[in-house]
Amino acid sequence: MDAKAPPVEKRRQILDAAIHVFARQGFHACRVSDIADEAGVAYGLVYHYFKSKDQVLNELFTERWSLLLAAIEEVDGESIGAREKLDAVARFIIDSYRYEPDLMKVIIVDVTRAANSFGRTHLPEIRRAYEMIAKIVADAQRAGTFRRDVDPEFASMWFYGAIEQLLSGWVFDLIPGGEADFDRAREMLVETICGGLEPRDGVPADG
Amino acid sequence: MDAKAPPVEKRRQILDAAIHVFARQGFHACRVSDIADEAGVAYGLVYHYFKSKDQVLNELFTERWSLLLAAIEEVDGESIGAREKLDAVARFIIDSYRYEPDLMKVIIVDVTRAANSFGRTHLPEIRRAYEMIAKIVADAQRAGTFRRDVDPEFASMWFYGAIEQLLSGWVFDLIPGGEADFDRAREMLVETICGGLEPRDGVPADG
Amino acid sequence: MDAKAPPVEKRRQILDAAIHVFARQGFHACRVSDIADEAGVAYGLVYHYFKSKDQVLNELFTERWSLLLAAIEEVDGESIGAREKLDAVARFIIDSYRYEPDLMKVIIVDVTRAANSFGRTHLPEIRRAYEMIAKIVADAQRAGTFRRDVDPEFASMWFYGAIEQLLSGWVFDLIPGGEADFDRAREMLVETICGGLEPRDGVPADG
Amino acid sequence: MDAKAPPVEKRRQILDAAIHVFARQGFHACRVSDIADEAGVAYGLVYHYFKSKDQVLNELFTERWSLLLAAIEEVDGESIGAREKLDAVARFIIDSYRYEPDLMKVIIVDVTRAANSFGRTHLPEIRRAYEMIAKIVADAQRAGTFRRDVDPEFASMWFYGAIEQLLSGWVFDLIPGGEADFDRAREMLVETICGGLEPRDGVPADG
DNA sequence: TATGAATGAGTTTTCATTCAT
DNA sequence: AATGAATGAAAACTCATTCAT
Repeated sequence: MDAKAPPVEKRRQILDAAIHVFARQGFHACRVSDIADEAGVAYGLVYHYFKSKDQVLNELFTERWSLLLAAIEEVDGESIGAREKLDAVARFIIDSYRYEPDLMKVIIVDVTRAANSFGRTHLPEIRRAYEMIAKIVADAQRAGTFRRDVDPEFASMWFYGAIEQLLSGWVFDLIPGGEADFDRAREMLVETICGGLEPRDGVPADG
Repeated sequence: MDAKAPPVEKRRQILDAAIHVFARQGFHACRVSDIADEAGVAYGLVYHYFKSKDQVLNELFTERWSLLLAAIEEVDGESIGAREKLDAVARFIIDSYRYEPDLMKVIIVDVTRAANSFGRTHLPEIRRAYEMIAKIVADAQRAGTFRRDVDPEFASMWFYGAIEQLLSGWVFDLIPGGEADFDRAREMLVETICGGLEPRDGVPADG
Repeated sequence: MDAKAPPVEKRRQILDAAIHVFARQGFHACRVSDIADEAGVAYGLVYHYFKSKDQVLNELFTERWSLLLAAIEEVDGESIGAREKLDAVARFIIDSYRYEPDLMKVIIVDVTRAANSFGRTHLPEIRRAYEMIAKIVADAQRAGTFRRDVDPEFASMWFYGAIEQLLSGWVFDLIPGGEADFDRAREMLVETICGGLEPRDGVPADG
Repeated sequence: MDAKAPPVEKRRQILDAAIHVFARQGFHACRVSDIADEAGVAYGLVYHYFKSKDQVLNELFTERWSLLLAAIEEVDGESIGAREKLDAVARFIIDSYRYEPDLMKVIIVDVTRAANSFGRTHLPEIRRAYEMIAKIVADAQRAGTFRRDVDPEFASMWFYGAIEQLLSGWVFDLIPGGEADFDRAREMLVETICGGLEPRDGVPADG
C-alpha cells in the first residue's frame, strides 16, 4: 500500500538541501539547479513544491523564526527573573546555531542581515522578536529589577545586536566557535547587558 | 576663467551619485546606468574612473571606514576614561549617520551587513575596528576601570553590535530617527554597555 | 504520433544553423542571436546545449576535422602509390567543399586560417593532418617512389598549403568554382606537387 | 631651428609600435591604447595621424605589400629563367620574414589569412601578387621552360600557398625557424614546385 | 509527481572614436 | 601637435521560470 513514500518527503529533501546550498554559496550566488542537485531531484520539481527560489528561503526562515518567537513567548511566561529570561533567550538562539549552524547561518546572513532584500520582507517578524524582548525588559523595569532610564526598545536592540554580532563572528570565523565557547559567550553577553540594565549604586531604579 | 576644471570633479560626482543610488535601490538592485544618470555623466565614464561597479562601492567604503579607524585611534590616544572613549566612538559613528545618512546606510547595509559579498572582502578592515575597540576595553581592564571577567573581544562585539543595530533601526525606520534621538540613543547605549562592563558590588574588578 | 522527439534534434538544428550563419557573416561578426534566429529556437537554448559561442565552432570543426583525419588514415592504409594516396586526400577535401561548401568555408576561414584564435586552439589536430601527410611522403621516399632530398614535413606543407589556397580561392571567388573545376584543379595540384616530388633525370631517388 | 623633430617621427613611432603590438596580441585583441602605450604617446594622437585602428593596419600592409609587388615586378623583368625568378620571389618573402618577423607575422596572420576582415579589403592587392606570379609561369610555358598542362593561375596558387604555409609554420612554431632553415626551406620549396612545373619524360612541354 | 528542454529578459563590461582644451 | 576625458553602442552570457510530456 505504501509503495510510494508520501510526497512530503521530497519537499523536505529540497528544503534541507537548500539549507546547505544557501549556507555554502549564499542565496544569491546559488542557482535553483544547485538546490535540485543537492537534493537529488530534478530541476523542475523545486517549482512543483515552491513558487519560486525566494519562497524556499522564506519558508526556511519563517519555519525557524516562528520557533524563536514561540520560545521567547514561552520563556517570558515563566516565573523567573528578567536576567534568567534573557539568558534563556540567548541560550535558545545560540543552541539553534550550535545544532543547526547552516540553517542559522542562512537566517542570519541571507535574511536577518540582508536588510535590503529578504530582511525587508520579514521585517514584521523580525521586529516582533525585538518587541518581545523589549517587553521582558519593560516588565523588569516595572518590577524594579531593571533600571528605568534605558528605553526597553533600546535595551532590546543592545541585547539582540550583541547576539547577532556573536553569531556573525562564528559564521565568519572572526572568533573561535568551539563547544566550550558557546556557554562562555552567552554568560558574558548576559552578564554585560543585564549587568548594564540592572540598578546599582547611584542609579535609581526609577530612572 | 579657470583654465581647466580638475578631472577629479566628475570622479567625485560619480561617487556621490553612487551613494544616493546605492542607498535608494541597494547595490545589487541598481544598474551602473543608474549611477551614470544620477551623476549626469555618460555610461562609460564610470568605467573610465572605476574598474567595476564593485570598485565604486569598495572605494566608498574604504574612504569612510578609514576615517572611522582614524577616529577610534585618535580617541584612544586621548587621556580620558574608557567610558568617555567608547562614548566618543559611538558619537563619531552616530554623527556619521546624522550628517551622511545615505553613505552610512550604504556602508552598513551593503558592506558591513552584507557579510557574504562585500563584508567578506572588507573583513580585515572591519575586524580592525573590533580590535581597536577591544584594546580600549583591555586597557580599562588593566587600569581597573572595567571588570576583568568579560573578554575584551566579546565586549567589543556587544558594543559594536549594539551600534550596528541602532543604525539599522534608523535605516529601516524601526525606531524614530529625529535629531533629538541621536544623543539620547548614544547615552543609553554607552550607559548600558559600559555600565555592564564597569565593576560593581560583588563583581571584583580583577575578575 | 512519435511519443517524443529526441532532444538531440534541436541541438543539430543549432549546429546546422551556425554553419550557415558563420559562413555568411563570419564567426566574429555574427551574434548568438543570429544563430538562434536561423535555427528557429530561443536564444537561451544555444546556451543550453553549448557552453559558449566558441564551443559551437569548436564542435563544428572537430566533428569535420576528425572525418578528415580518419579519411587520411584510411587512404594511407590502402595498397596504392603515394601519388594515388595524395590524390585521394585532395579529393576528399575538395569533395568536402563540393558538398558542404558552407561548412568547409567556416573551417578554412574561421579556424584553419584564423591562426590567432581558433587555429591556435586546434593546432594539435591541424598538425596531426600535416603529420599524416608527411608520413605518406616519407613512406614513398623509403620506397623510392619520391625523391629523398625534400623533407617530408616540407612536402606536406607544400601539399596542404596548395589545397588550402585552392579552397580559399573558391571561397573568396578568386577562381571559378563550377562543377568541372573541382576535378581539374585536383588533377593539376597532384600533378604539380607529386610531379615535383617524384624522381627524374638528374635527381637521384636517394637524395 | 630644429628644436622640434619633424612630426613625421611620431607617426612612424606609432606604426612601429603597432607592428609589435599586433604581432604580440593580434589585431583584434589589442586596444588602441596598447599601441599608444607601446609608442609612448598619448591615446588620441593615434587618431591624429590615422583615421582609425583599421587604417593603421591597412597602412602597414600596403606599405609592405607594395614592396613585394615591386620586387616581383623587378624580378620578372630580369633576364633569368622562371625557376630563378620564383626562387627570387620566395627569397624576397622569406627574407622579409627573416628580417622583420613581427611585421610579416602581422601581414600573414591579420591580413593575408584573415580573409573575412582585412583580407577582403586587400583582396585586389593580394590577387595582384598571384597574377604576377602567374605571369611568370605563363611566360615560362610559352618559352617551353614550364609544361603547359597546368594553368598558370593554379601554379601560382601552389607556389604562393606553399610559401604562406611555410611562414605560418614559422609563425606558429610548427617547424624550426633557425637561420639555417630559411635557405633550405626555400630551396626545397622551389625544387618541389618548379620541379613539378618543369617538363620531363612523358610530359610534353606543350600540354 | 516528476523531468529537463525551452524561453528570453536583463546587465555588466569593453573599447573604438570624438572632442574640448 | 598633443592630451586624455567623455561618449555610448554593442553583445555574450546567466538563470529564474514555464511548459510539454
